[in-house]
This record gives sequence, C-alpha cells and structure tokens, in this order.
Amino acid sequence: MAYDPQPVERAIYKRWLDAGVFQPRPDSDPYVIVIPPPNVTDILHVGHALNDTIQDVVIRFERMRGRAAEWLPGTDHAGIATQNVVEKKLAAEEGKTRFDLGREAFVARTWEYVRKTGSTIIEQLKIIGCSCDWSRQRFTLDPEYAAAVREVFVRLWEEGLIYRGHRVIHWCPHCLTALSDEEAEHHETNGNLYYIQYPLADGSGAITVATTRPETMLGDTAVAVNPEDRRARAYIGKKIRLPIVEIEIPIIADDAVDKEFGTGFVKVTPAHDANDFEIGLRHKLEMPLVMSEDGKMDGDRVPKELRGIDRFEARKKIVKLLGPLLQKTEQHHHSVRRCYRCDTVVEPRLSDQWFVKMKPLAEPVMRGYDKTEFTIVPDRWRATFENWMNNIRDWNISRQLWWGHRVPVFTCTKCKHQWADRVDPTSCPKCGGPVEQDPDVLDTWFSSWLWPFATFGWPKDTPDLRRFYPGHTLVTAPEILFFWVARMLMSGYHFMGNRAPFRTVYLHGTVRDTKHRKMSKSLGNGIDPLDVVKLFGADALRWTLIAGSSLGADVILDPNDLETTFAPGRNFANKLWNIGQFVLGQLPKTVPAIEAMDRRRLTLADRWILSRAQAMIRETTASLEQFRLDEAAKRCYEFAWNELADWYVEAVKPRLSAGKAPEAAAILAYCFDAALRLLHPVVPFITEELWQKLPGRNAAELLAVAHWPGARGELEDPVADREFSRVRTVIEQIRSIRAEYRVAPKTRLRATIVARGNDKPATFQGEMDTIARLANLDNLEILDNHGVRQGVGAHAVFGDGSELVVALEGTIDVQQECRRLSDELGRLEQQLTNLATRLTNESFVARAPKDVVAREREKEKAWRDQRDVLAGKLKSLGCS
RNA sequence: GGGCGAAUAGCUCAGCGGUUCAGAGCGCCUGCCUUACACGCAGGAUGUCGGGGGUUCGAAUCCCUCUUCGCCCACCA
Repeated sequence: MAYDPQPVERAIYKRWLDAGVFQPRPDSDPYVIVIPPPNVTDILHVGHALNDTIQDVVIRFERMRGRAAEWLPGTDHAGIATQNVVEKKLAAEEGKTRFDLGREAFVARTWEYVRKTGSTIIEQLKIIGCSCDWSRQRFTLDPEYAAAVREVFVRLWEEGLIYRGHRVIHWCPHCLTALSDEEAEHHETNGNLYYIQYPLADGSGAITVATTRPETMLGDTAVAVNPEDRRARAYIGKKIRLPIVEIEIPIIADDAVDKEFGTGFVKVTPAHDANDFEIGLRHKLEMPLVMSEDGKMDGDRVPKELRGIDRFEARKKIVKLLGPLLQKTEQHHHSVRRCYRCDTVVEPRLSDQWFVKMKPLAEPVMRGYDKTEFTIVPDRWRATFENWMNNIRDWNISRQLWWGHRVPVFTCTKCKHQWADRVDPTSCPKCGGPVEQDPDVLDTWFSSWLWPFATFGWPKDTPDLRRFYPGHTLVTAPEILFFWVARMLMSGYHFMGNRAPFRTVYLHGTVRDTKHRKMSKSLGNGIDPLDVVKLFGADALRWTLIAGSSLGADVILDPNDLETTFAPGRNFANKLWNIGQFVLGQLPKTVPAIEAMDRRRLTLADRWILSRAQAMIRETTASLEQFRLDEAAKRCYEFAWNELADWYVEAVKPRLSAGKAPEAAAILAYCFDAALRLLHPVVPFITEELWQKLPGRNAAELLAVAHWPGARGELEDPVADREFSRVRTVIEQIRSIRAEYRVAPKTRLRATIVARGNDKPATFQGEMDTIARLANLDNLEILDNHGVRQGVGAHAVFGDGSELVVALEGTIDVQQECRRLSDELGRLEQQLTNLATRLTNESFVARAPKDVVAREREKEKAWRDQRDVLAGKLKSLGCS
C-alpha cells in the first residue's frame, strides 16, 4: 500500500499548531531566525520553497536540540511591487489610474487588497511545513513597525546621516519613481553607437561625438575632451552649434573622458547621465531636462515636433532629423540598466531625493566582519561583500510612490524651516506657520533593513527584543546580499549597540531549470511548489530541495518532468512508510528500553545496526551543524533504507515473529525512532506520523519537540562493523553467483564457508540462519582452515583469504568458472602490483603518514592470502 | 573592464585535509508479485573525473594555462 501524504500532512500540521510547538520554549536558550519576508502580494514559488525549507530544517533541528526556537515570519509591504499590482488591477477592472482615485483612496484600496490577499503566501508556507512562530507574525507596515521606521529616519536625520541630494538618479519611467543603484539592474544589450557630427560654431568644420543615446543630445550643454588628447586638445574653448536645438555650447576639457573610446569627443548631458552630471558640476554647466517623468521628450529645449514622443521613438526620429550629420552607426555591446520591478529601461534623471550617508554605517560592520562577529557561508562571498561595502555609495531612499512609509520630513510653508519628526506636527515649531509633509515614501528596504529588531518591538525595550536580539542565522539568496543583508548588518550595528543581527549568513543557491536559467514566470519555466505537494506531498518537495542542494550551490530542477524530479523524495517517503508498517506490525505494546537490554544476548546483526545508528547520529548532527543539509539528509536515507531496511530488518525477521527476542524489538524500535528523529527536520510530516505510532507514545508527545538523539559511545562497535560486513559479503557473493549461473531464484543451494585469518567461523555461525535465508540456502557448512573440503561448485574468495563454495554439481561449467576465477585473480594481481610498487618505494614508506602505510600493509597481506587461495583453486580445477 | 562559480556515468549531482575515491539518485539491462514496500527486491553495465602543462612517491582532488557555460560588480559615452 502506498503512502498517501495529503491527509496526513493536513492533520499533522494542525496538531503542531494546536500544541503550539512552534512558539519558543519559555525556559531555554533562544535560537532565532527571521524569515526573509516575502512580498505581501507574492504567491509561493519554488525559490521561496527552497529558502523556507532550509530555514525550517535549521530551526527544527535547533528546536529538537532543546533551544527556544524562534522563527519569526511575516511579509513585506513591497512598495513598488504592490503598488504596481494594485494599479494594474485598477486599470484592468475600472480603467482608472491611481491619479483618478487620489492618494488617500488609492492607499485605502491597496490596504484593502493587501488585507484580502496578504495571507496567501503565509498559508502556503504552512502547506510546505514551515514551523514559524505564527504568534509573532509581522508586516513591515504594522503600526509598531512604522514607528520603528520613523524612529530610525529621525535618528539618522539628527545624526546628519540623511540629506537632500540634487543629482542624477535612476528613474523608472514606468513606475514613476526614483530607484536606488541596487534596484537598477545591469542587462547586457546589443545596441548601436551613433557617430554624430556637431558643427563648429565658427563654421570652421565639425567634430564628431559617439553616443548610444542620440535622443539625449537635446540636453547637451557641452562637448568634453580629455586634456591629454593631442587631436582634440586644439578644440578646447571653441564652441559647437548643437544640431536640432540650434544653440551654441562649449567644448571643454575633463579628465573623465576616455581618449581611446569613440572619437575622443563626448557629448555632455548633465541632466540625463550620472557622469555628465559630474562633469556639469565641475564646469558649472546648465542642466536642462529634456524628458518628462514618463520618458517622453519634453522641456524648453525640445522642438515642438518632438515633444510628447517616447524616448525610444524620439531616438529614431532624431537620427532621421540629423540626416548627413549622422556619420555612421556601429553595433555596440553594452549594458543597460533596467528597473528590477518592471524591467523598463531606467532613465538617468536629475532630481532631488533623500539620501543616507552609508560610509559611517558600513565601517562598524566591516570591523565586525574582520573580527568574525558574523560569518557568511560559503566564504567565497567574502570578496563580493567586502568590495561592495568598502565602495559603498549613498543610498537613495525616497520613492515617488504612494504605498509605503511616508517620509517624515516637514517643511514650514512660511519660514521654510525643514525638519524630521517622530510625530506629525500641526504647526512650525519655529514660527508657528503651517507645515507640509514631504510627499514621497521610503524605499521598501528602508523598512526591511530593520527586520531583525523592529519585529521584536524596537525602539521599545521589550522582553522579546532582549531575548531574541541578536539572532543566529539568516538564510537567504545572494541576490539580496546588498539589498537586504548588508543593510540589516548596518542597521544592527548602528542601532543595536554595535551588535550584528545574526552570527551566520547562509547564502543558498538559486533554483534553475535544466538549461540553468532562473525559474521565472515570464520564461514559463517555473515549478509551482503546491503542484508538487498535491502530486507527491510536501515531504517529497522538501526532500528534493534539500538533498539536491549542496552548500550554496544552485539547484537544478526539470519543470518538464516533475515525476522524475521529485520521485526520490516520494519514493523515500513511501519507503519510510513501509518500514513503519513493518516495524509497527512487529513491535509488542511495550518495548524494553535500549539501556535495559541484556547485551550478552545480542547477535552480530544487533551489534552492527546499533553501531551504524551511532555513526548516523554523529555524522548527521555534524553535517547539520555545518549547514550541510544535503549530507545530513542523505546519511539518514542511507541508514534507513540501506542499513536498517535492507539488512537489519531482513536479518531480524524470524526472531521478531517468533517473539522470543525482546532485544530485537528494542533495537528495531530504537533504530527506527532514531532515524525518524534525525530525518524529522527534512521530512517532518511522515516522520511525525510514524513516530506517533511507536509503542509507548502518548498523544501529547510530538516529534517536533522531541529531543535530538545523542550518539552512545558504548554502542559503537568497530568489530561488529567489520564482521557483519563479512556476512554481507558472503550473502552478496552467493546471490551474485546465483545470477551468474542463472540458478532459479527458488532453487535452494548448498554452500560452504572456510573462514581464515581474522575471519572466525564463529562470526558466520552466529548468523548462519541469516545467511541461509537471505541467500536461499538449504545447507550451510562453516569450516575453519583445517577443514578444507573440495567440491564441485562456484568459488569466491574474500576477507583474509576466506573462501566461499557454492555447490553447483551438474550446473557448473568448469570453463566458465575458470574464466571467472582467473579474471578475479588477474584483478587481484594488478592491485597487488600497484600496492607493491608503492610499498617498495622508499620515499612512500618514508613520507606517507604511518597509518596510511600500515593500512597498505594490511591490505597487501589480505590480498596476498586471497590470491594464494584463488591460485590454488584454479589449479585444483585444472584450469589452464 | 574587474571578481566569483561551474565543467565527474545518458540526466541531476556528491567526492576537492593526496594514496579501495571513481560514488549516489534517476534512467538503462537481467531476473523476481521472496506475506512492509513493484513509489519495491536481487543481480548487472556505464565514466581517458572539460583540454594541456606542472608539483609530488602518488592528483577529480594542489598550482599554471586554455576552452565552454553561468553569476555578480563597474561612470568607456
């Protein structure tokens, strides 16, 4: 019967919620993760699923280790993104713009939308099993949160770290707002480089400028050359007559000009290019705007026939208008910045914006980083992070939007006094005149950068804040390292007593398709995590995401073949389910504790599986501590499937059904319990469901808050590890021989084991029944070195020269057997030769570590014994 | 123009303190409905570890270089 995850997952999640296990324990050390708040309008995509599953694995691990696990969830108001969504809806449904509604009504409308849909992603996080502390869910526009944002703004204002800047910023003509440098993304583009002649004003000729953006020539106020440029130097001080606009502008000298690029003459458009703006400042040039906010040509300088025309259309028109002045057009590969929200090509535009001085905020962070007060894993992000932080530029925080935290700057309309205020003033504190608030709102990230402490009540000194700041681990994608992580570090150091908001930043990879393209709606190559949950269950989704991503590496999934992509997780869940069906069916109502077991009654298999369980516990715990979630997941998988199910369960079946071996039941229960605990962070639903059914549980106990197992040194048993592996080898060899000689599965065979060297007959005698059953023998004889008996059969040599003979009178083909054995002998000889060259090499013996050499010697001895036995066998068979 | 990452079985990836390290899952081949599981069991096949140099007793594993992909940053218009 196959496992059906849906009903189980629903019921289990409800039990966790009802029991309140996601809220931190009151009495132990906190372990804090704050969620990267998804946009309030987001619906869950597979990138979220990866990010949140990783966090869930970490927090569940720490919760089981006894920590007061606080995973703080919430959503981000996402200024531009949300406003865009609502505007689009408004246009589609009512044919209106936000300006038709007016600011107040539009904001009200947006709130309404957010209240209705804002919990969508939160509900989806629950479906995939996220164990967030829902009692502390936050929204970046909550009133308390708004107070924190305002407090931060005012403090920075008071410290002189916020200023009004008049400069060229990135402007999105679609979103109609300024953007920060980070929000204007670089995109490589194939464009044109236009060579345009500007006639000299004195009629003595012309110079040629090269530009990718001819339309901005309307705003040119100079042409610049490098003062070192021999060719161009002669023109400095002359004037050119700007075509179309028909005004005279000077040719100036500026170091910023690259002599090598284009013609050496650069058109200078201070209002529409950040570099040109700098040049303009140095030379006190005029800075006329030639475009409106929505990217249409506009301004005093723009001829009537071009006004109102979109900038890209205008480019074509102007190129045409230039006629013969356009000398040539070259293909040009360059990068163009686009709005990270709507993908519109950003327009550099001169305007007034609020900026935060970042250097003073970045410096303490870098000092802390040097002192490893926090770390970024994987460490390879170090250079990227340091480079950005050390060259940090001021942050444009004002947005010309309506949805967001309003800039708390007020201006007296009478005396022009301007100040930032914690509460809305009614009149000017200086002259009593009427006041106006700045119309802009703050960059979304200006609120999310406070997430690790504003969520806990800052600026109030709350118990939560004292308990949960600083936090521990931040899990996110590298895409928002600058947007968010770096800024949280800065705000943390600055506002929270020089303390980093977390100790570890874990940067995981990106989910991509098989062509390594990022999954996105526009490409249509996405995977809907909820589809996966419906088809295979949340555990299967989680399994594939976790097992498939090693530290910081991208996760490649095939959106066209969900079945194959998520089969491993589904299959494993099913396997666990069936192990559970078997184990639960075998166990008596009460099972003795592992401590109470009479150890003298343990079989080799018992000792072996107990030893393997300890190894699993040790290794899994170590992997999780190092964020190697994939390793941890796979280690438990291997134990549960390959060690416990394939070998121990098979070995122990008859003892269990006979009911005469309480130890076997205890061990089975112990091992299964341990596996469920260790797997719980990765596949929480099925492990909880099965764990509930183990003997001795009461309904109040939940695996989600059960304790994490510790390895018991006394159960580690290297001797059992070695000896049981010999038993396994024997069984595997017999099966292999059976397949090779095409013996029907039902045919029972006879076999003889000759134990030699350290392989004692007792080892096999103790597991005789197991060997006979798993290899389907009706007779097994175990001899020591003195009892060698020749028989007609298939041979195998293993261990310390021990021997296996499977009786095959009648079916054996001597020729085939000779071939098989001599192949094996050849392989052994080759290995021995390799070993011998190493061991006779003086510098190897001298330089290699001692234990390595010792191991090689042991190997050599065992192989030599095997070889001798094999050679003897070949001889006795009369092989040539 | 800088910086970073990846290149290992048909596919997705582990392995990168050097000496059973050539692995896993999926796929493939051959048998099996062996009373927990066919989403399974058993037995198999498959790779000059991207190319080329180098260091070393020994290199997927370290160094150099080349090639191909991907990402990030950047004021050559």
